[in-house]
Amino acid sequence: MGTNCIAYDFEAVEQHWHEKWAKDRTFRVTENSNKEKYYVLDMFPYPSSAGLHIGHPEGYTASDIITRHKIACGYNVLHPMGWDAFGLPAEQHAIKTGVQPAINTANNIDIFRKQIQSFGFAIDWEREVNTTDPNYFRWTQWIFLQLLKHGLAYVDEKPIWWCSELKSVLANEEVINGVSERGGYPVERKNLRQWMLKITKYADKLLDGLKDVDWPESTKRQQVAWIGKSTGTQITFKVENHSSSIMVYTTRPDTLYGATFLVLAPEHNLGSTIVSDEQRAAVAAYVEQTKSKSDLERTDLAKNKTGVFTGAYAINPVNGESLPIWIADYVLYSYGTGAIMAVPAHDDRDYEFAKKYGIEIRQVIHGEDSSELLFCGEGKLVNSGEFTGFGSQQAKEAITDKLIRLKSGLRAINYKLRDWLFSRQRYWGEPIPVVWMEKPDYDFMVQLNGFYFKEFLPKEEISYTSNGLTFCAIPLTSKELPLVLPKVESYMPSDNGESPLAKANHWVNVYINPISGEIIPACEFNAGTAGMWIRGRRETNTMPQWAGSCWYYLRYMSPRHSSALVEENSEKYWQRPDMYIGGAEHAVLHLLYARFWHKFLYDIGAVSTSEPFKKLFHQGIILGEDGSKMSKSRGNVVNPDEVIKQYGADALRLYEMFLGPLEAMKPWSTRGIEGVFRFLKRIWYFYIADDGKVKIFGNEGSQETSNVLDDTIGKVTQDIENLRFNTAISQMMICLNTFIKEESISKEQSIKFLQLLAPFAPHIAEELYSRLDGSVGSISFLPWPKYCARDRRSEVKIAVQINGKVRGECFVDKNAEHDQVMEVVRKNDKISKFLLGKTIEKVILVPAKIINILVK
RNA sequence: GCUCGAGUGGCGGAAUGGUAGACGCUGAGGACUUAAAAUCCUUUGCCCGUAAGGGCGUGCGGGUUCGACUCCCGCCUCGAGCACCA
Repeated sequence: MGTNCIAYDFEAVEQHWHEKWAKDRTFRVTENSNKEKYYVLDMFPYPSSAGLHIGHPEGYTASDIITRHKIACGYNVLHPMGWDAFGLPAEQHAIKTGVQPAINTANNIDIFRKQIQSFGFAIDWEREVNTTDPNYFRWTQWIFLQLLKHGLAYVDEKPIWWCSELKSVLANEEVINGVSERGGYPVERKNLRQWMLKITKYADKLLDGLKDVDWPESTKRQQVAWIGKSTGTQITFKVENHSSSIMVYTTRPDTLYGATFLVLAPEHNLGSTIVSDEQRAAVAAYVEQTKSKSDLERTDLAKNKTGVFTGAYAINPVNGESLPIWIADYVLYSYGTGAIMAVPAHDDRDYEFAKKYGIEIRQVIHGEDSSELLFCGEGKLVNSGEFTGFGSQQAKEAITDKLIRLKSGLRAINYKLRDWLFSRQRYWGEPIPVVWMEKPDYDFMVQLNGFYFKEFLPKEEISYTSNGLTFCAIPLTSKELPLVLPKVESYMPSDNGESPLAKANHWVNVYINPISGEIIPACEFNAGTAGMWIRGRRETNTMPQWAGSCWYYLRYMSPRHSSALVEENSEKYWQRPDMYIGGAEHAVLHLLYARFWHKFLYDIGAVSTSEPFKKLFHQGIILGEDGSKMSKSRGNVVNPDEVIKQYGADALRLYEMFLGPLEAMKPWSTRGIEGVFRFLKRIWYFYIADDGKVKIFGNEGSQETSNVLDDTIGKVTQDIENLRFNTAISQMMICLNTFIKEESISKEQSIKFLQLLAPFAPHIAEELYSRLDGSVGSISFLPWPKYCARDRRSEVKIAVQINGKVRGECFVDKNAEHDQVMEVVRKNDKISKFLLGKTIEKVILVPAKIINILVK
């Protein structure tokens, strides 16, 4: 039963149903069902100290509508929620207050859970996951070790992005326009030893998989662009009077005869080797100068190119010409071979450079209309020896074939995608479960009979060298997982790229027993300890926040399972989310990383699907009432708690969906929510009489109500399936307005209307249904109303146009032909006056819609 | 610069080749009330007109069509993404 309230007391109603749903475990789901499954996933939130933002419930409400609709359609629906709880803010809070991140995080989660629960979502809360829970992250660590075992994790010391403000390294994906994605702080290149994941090995799979998913085109495009696959030719140029040669990569081998110089990136190691004595000083100065430039400066100054001549020349393999070799920072060291052949007539960057430094510009391609000096398109070859007259496409192949015959070239594929920088100098993240050993110890151990740490041992050792000593990585085994974080005194990272964990001596320095697998802190070790013990040092970097979110959707399938990341039968049943709703800001970060991990898990047989997210939808952003982004400093932030207090969760849910298309950016309006609140009140007083008793509805409604209800069933069903909730709500408003005007609906109709409303505003729907029906069941489980597309009206209204202008409307039989309609039109004085004295030339009739009469 | 997406009343938006502005908000007028709130009714794209009525109208300019917010061509503006990737 529902409440006894007389007026629309949303607070009482909503609280009542929250308690009842929780008590009855209404939305609990199990795998033991013979129903078809449907899995709806929200991007789980980071539980920040600021509490829930008004934008969160937009996506969550959308997924809840889908969930409740699918339940009513007879599916067994999984709709879980959890917490992406590792991350910087908790750590910064800890640095400021000294409160452990774990405690702060737990508090924030409690607040978030309570706030999310106040919306009455049909979530199975018994499946909640938390990425910082050791029973969760033991599997994050397990996946990492699998990657390591399969040669997809390695350490490397290369220039990487360092943010001195965040005191951490960042992945390529986390650097946007030369500043950090989080906070917008400047970043610089720094050489640091880091863990990398070979996502590049999955580049082609990540590209191909996009063909099989139902995702927004823009998101797919972003991923394609980020992977940046290009096919071309690698060409070797011999350096004149020198033993070295230079390799360049080009997608335009057809322009080879137009190459008038080569350019090396300043970091290219050949620059200092081939330089002539006269140019040595100038080159050294230039290289030094570019080093001091930040990457932002290097790209910002794109318009004004700089460079220096090396004094050396290379030989064009196809025609033997001498080409001057330059060094310029418009060539990127990290892409291709770090060197290019410059064809100024057919590349705008080379063109700018050549013009500035007075280098020859030679045309070898003619376009349709190529009077211009610079032409970057494809066309017909000129001045290209035996290839003159070829088309670009044909020439690309032929010239590459010739280079291959000359042993000066090969076909090559390049990607913009770089390997994923996976370590962070942070405390609040998953510890990387690896112990470092000196190489002699490592070599000795791994060949021992009964060596314990074999489970994830990679085929090729992972090592690095520091101060003349080489260290190798020993992966922990499943038994040592989870490797939990030690308590530390300071969470402050250091300026030199060392994690706060490095200072936890008791945790970092260990002795391991290679046979028994025992690991003891070095401080507890003494010479008398029996057995074979080898000194090691734990890895002190932690994983990035993306790690935990790469596989959480799998954990929901069997959240308490203890012997695998996901229980086999649960995974076979739920497979993967059918619908994934979340913000577009994760288009390349989370969504690319998660796809990579999922494909890897598929390859090792841990999951049975090759793509994690079948269908993806991005909800838009809710702006402040002033039309700008909500922010504390602008003072335009809307607090969901306050809105719920004033209007209730049903009103807030309904309003966020009514605002506009789900994917659109749209401003909040306080007036607007009054409108949907009024709608809810009108519903209440349509069902509940002044004395608080539910009204008695008869057995039959009028023709009009039955028509409008049927229209509404059709429209709402279709709109939910297409995620067009705003127009679904409009139609329900039209339906209610008709009900109120007609005053006669049947009990059956009164229940069907509530069923349509229930996914959007579940509390009021459940309350009114329980009063109407008196049964104990939830409205959520009634079968979804069926739409009867019957032709109910024999007479229809059609518009009458004369020469394309609407001149009136008339009622005709829905099957009326030209003559019948014309007869009606002639009888209508208002319309027929336009026909007086005119000759009818042509009549176009669109049955049941419009008639257009052309006259002269 | 390149690649997408979008431009409709005072506002959020609806209509994807067939009566533009559904639905909601706002504004105006009215009913109820001692009064206010709440609620209900009428009205609300712009211009001319007391009215009947007429004209204009979906960023701008062309085109296709009996008919265009919708399709095609060329511009303008805004938003998003990428940005020396050879």
